[in-house]
Amino acid sequence: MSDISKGATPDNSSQEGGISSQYDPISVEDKWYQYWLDHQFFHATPKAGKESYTIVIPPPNVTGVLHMGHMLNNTIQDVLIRKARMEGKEACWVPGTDHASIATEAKVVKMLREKGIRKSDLSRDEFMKHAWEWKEKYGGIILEQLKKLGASCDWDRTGFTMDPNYHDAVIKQFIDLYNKGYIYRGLRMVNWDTEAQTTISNEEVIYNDEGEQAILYHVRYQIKGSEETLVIATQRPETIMGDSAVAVNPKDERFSHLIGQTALVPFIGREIPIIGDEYVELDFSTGCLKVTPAHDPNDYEIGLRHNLKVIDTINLDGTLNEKCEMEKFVGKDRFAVKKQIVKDLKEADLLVKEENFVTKIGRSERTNSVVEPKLSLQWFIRMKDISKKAHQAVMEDDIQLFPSKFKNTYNHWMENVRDWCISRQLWWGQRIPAYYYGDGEEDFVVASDLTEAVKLAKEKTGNSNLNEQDLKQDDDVLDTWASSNLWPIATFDGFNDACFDKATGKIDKSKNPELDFFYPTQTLVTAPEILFFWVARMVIAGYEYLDEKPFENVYLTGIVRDKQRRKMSKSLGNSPDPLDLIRQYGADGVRTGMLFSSPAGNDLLFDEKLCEQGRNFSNKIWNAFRLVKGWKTVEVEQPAINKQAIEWFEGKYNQALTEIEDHFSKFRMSDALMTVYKLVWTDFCSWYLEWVKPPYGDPIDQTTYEASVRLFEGVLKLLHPFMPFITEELWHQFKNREEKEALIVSEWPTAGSYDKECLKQADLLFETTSAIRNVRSSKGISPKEVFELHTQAPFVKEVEGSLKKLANLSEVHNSQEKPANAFSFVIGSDEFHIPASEKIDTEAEKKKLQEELNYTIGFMKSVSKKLANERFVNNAPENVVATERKKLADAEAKIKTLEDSIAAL
RNA sequence: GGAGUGUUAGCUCAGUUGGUUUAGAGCACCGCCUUGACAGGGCGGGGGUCGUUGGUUCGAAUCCAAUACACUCCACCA
Repeated sequence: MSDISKGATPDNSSQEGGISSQYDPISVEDKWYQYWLDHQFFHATPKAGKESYTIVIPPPNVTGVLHMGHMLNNTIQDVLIRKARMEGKEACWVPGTDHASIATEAKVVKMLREKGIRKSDLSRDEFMKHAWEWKEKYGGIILEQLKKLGASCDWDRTGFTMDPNYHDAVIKQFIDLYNKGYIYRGLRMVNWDTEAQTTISNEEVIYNDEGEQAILYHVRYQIKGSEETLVIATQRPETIMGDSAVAVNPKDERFSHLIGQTALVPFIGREIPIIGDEYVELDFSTGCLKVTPAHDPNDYEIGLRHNLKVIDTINLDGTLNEKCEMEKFVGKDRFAVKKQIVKDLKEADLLVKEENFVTKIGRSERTNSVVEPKLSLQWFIRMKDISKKAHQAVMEDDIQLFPSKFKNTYNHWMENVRDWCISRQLWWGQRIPAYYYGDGEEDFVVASDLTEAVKLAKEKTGNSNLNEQDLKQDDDVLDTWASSNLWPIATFDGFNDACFDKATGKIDKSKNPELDFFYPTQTLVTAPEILFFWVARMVIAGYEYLDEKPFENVYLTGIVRDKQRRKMSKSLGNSPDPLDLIRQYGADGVRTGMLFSSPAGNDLLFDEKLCEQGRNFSNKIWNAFRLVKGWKTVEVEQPAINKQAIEWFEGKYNQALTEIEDHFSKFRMSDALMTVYKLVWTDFCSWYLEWVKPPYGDPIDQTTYEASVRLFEGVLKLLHPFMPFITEELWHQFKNREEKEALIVSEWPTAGSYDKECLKQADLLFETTSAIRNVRSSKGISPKEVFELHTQAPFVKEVEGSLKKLANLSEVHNSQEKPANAFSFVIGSDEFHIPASEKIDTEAEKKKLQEELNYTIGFMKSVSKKLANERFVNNAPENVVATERKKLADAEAKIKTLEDSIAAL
């Protein structure tokens, strides 16, 4: 065998005196990643007649850094894409990043603040300049990190949701949906983040699970023209000045007489009606509810029903305004006012009671400030109609979710889908293409640019004197998800002028070769948390613009948690640094570590030990390679036992591959990996290699050597999607190969048939081997001590040579006589005896056999009980009864054998 | 409050339309082995009345019901 150190391109490292007994990933990984890049193996292009397999990456935040969730998610995608590539498909994995408007803007604002610059001192353009600089500097770090993991993305396609053509697509979508009537502008109660000064979606409001301690203030209101008072309960006394009514349940006999009367708002004495509304619960607290339409979503609804005034007393920054009619509060923060007004109420003897109360306060995911419900003019998408096909597609399994339990969740959301507020009061993002020419509610046009807007405004108003100065573009940008929803389409430039028809609002795929070839994509791998945020909205866009689903399968990964089931997070500091892990265990080790414990849809309880297991696996493979590579060959006839071993492993391989394919088809990645793991470790290393391994220093016959390399290569193929680096390395260490023969683009094997009898026979061989090893182990006999074996088991004749080698036997006697002073065991109904060199402990042997006998008798009894049951024999299917009869016969035979063995002792 | 999912070995999970031994795997654990590929290893071993209680059935980890616990999603009471 040639010097392994000059094996393949690129140069392979070696140590003096041979190959290191430990696999060193560091020296291998960068080299192969660069090799793959250099040879364009990740790059995909439309190819006539070839099947495509496309995955679009869930674009991470552009300024994000790699965390464990990304590691899991992207490992899975890479496994899928590498397998598809080997299967001969045009495998295209589109990478990219999301501009993530709120998160990124927050980071930029923070960075500016550290430099002493306030956002409010900057113009929009100036701010954007800073933001872009920031993006250029820090953006995409995460993509570089993914390369360390081995991600085989088509980097030529790297996208960004604010790329010019992507931006263009988003704007086209907005205009189109507006023209189709799906987008409207309306006054709505939104979640207002007073700190970030923006609306946030319901999904971005976080409620603490345990709730938060709050106080429920019982406040007395005077009734006009009466001595009577009523007591309302509120958490938010600072909103009293915005009250428009007091509501009671009309069925509430305590208060129904008050309906129609007038109450007076404390301090300011404003008159408000007392109304009856079913919304008020009879048995909650005082039964009287103050209605403040401007500051509570439910109150707003009540207000609509009763035509109440909306008195908005709180400014955008959370301070009170002059509408509260109390000068001393104007300009003061809502929380300061709350404190003061409680004090005032107490002094005025209007505070009846303070009750401790656990409530769930909504806080902003980004700023953690208490969300203020606020009425405001916002842009919305009407969801009901536009989402119909998307709903149907999943319910009818046209798009399959893995695991399927998420179908329920999806259904529930779709059935209760609510209009989606898409405007955000931020600068970083796609600015809403609406242009205002007046203060009226309808005084605007929606247009792709200012010139177009002027044109439309002229048409709409009939005023031909309007010019660019008369128009002012909306200050808000779009919710990030309103752009990332186009990800599978826009990354293939699906909205370019050639294929997107503005008049019909449809995309003609046939006019865009890229989209035509790669869309719909095959599999989306993402977190269940964003099933609605993102997945559902991509499906909606897919049907809206292409009348076609965006992907066939959605694989939902679990959340990565620590051993204590806590979610991994920066703030808890319980998340390891992924790159650190890769340095320590190798990318292959980390990848397999992640997948070992990641059954579909279940959370992954991450433990560094898993990476260790992955690393150990790499090492195992490495050492198997060292063994095979170290063999010297000789031209002699192939021994029969080697032939047997090869035939067996070929069968085992096909069996495993069949299983692996089944697992993949169900997205059971963990199970697929485990099957490969066992095939490699147990079957290939522990059995096959030991089976054919020549004695130390002896050469191996050429035929077996070649077969072993071939089998090893077959194993490397199955391993490659999971462990791309070590497999590519070994692939080239075995042979010099041209670039087109690289493992990454080698042909994925097809499962052939296998002889079940052959596998069964080998199982008996292994069982016997284990039993013999057990004799040595339990008797404290060295594994090196050679045994003789006496047995009449029929299968032994077929595998005698193999058994002798695996179990270290000198002789196998097929004689009827039982040797005296021997260790005995029974497999099936066959006896095995090993003559002992020293006097054996007969009692101990008897005891051992007796235990097995007891077990078998117990088993036999349960079977015969079943068979004695007439109803079982009559009702159970024939084959089941036959199986039971066979079990009984086998057990009886075994019992007899055991009894004989015991008697012989 | 509504909906959903789960509960099998110390841990993480398989167990495919009820019937291949009296329930499996990986890891962890225990014992022995400085074995000529690998101590990041080898060989061997122990470990579960399948959450609980009823029911259906000749037969239940598997189907049904109730119950307990855990988790997830949605909505949310001043």
